[in-house]
Amino acid sequence: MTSSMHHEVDDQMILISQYYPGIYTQLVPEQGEAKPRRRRKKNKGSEGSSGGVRKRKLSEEQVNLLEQNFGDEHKLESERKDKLASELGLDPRQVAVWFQNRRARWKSKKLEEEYSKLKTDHESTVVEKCRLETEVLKLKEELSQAEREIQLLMERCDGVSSNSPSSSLSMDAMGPPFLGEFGMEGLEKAFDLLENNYIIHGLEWVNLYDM
DNA sequence: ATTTAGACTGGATTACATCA
DNA sequence: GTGATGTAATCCAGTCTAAA
Repeated sequence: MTSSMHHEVDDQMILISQYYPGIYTQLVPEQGEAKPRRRRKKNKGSEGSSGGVRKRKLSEEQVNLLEQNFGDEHKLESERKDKLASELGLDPRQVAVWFQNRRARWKSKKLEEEYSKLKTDHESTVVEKCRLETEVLKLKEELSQAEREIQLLMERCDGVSSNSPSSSLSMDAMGPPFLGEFGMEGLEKAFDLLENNYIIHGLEWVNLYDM
């Protein structure tokens, strides 16, 4: 008897109020942390709660106070439970049950909220994906157009160079066509145009060609 | 008939008590 | 002092059910 009373004092010193900060999960003691000890009490003689008359509905006042307490802290430790119970004129067991149910319902509400938020996020991501796909199509079209223009310029260059003395040189010997002696300005312009498009849209060459 | 909220059950975990 | 075991308190998920 006396020893349990001593323990109660000890327990008060190690009691923590923030046992479960968020959604309740089965207790996982964190490493390196002083292990919070759960308050323990000896069986009190006057149990008799289950045998008594079942009060069904709690009064508005009772619920208000319970809600207020729940808002402060979702966890209900022994002292608070007993204090609340006597303030409300309820059995501590009822208070414990109320908190348990309240936590469960709070959790499911939270999950529902999270779900609908994720759903909304997902939907807007899908919309954004569509938008980006459309943009890619548009850019691809612009790319083909630019390539056609390049081709045209190169053909023109070809025509001009065939009249020049160096026309006997093969294309292979000249390396890549756009490095030929003619049309650099025009080609550069065309490539600038293309490149600017990519820079503007923040995309990579490889990606576009691969798509 | 449906929803809400109080109560219960069962399994798990933890802290503490007791005993060999 | 220490490990094994028992017990009480508490948690959660799931369920039941009276009352609105």
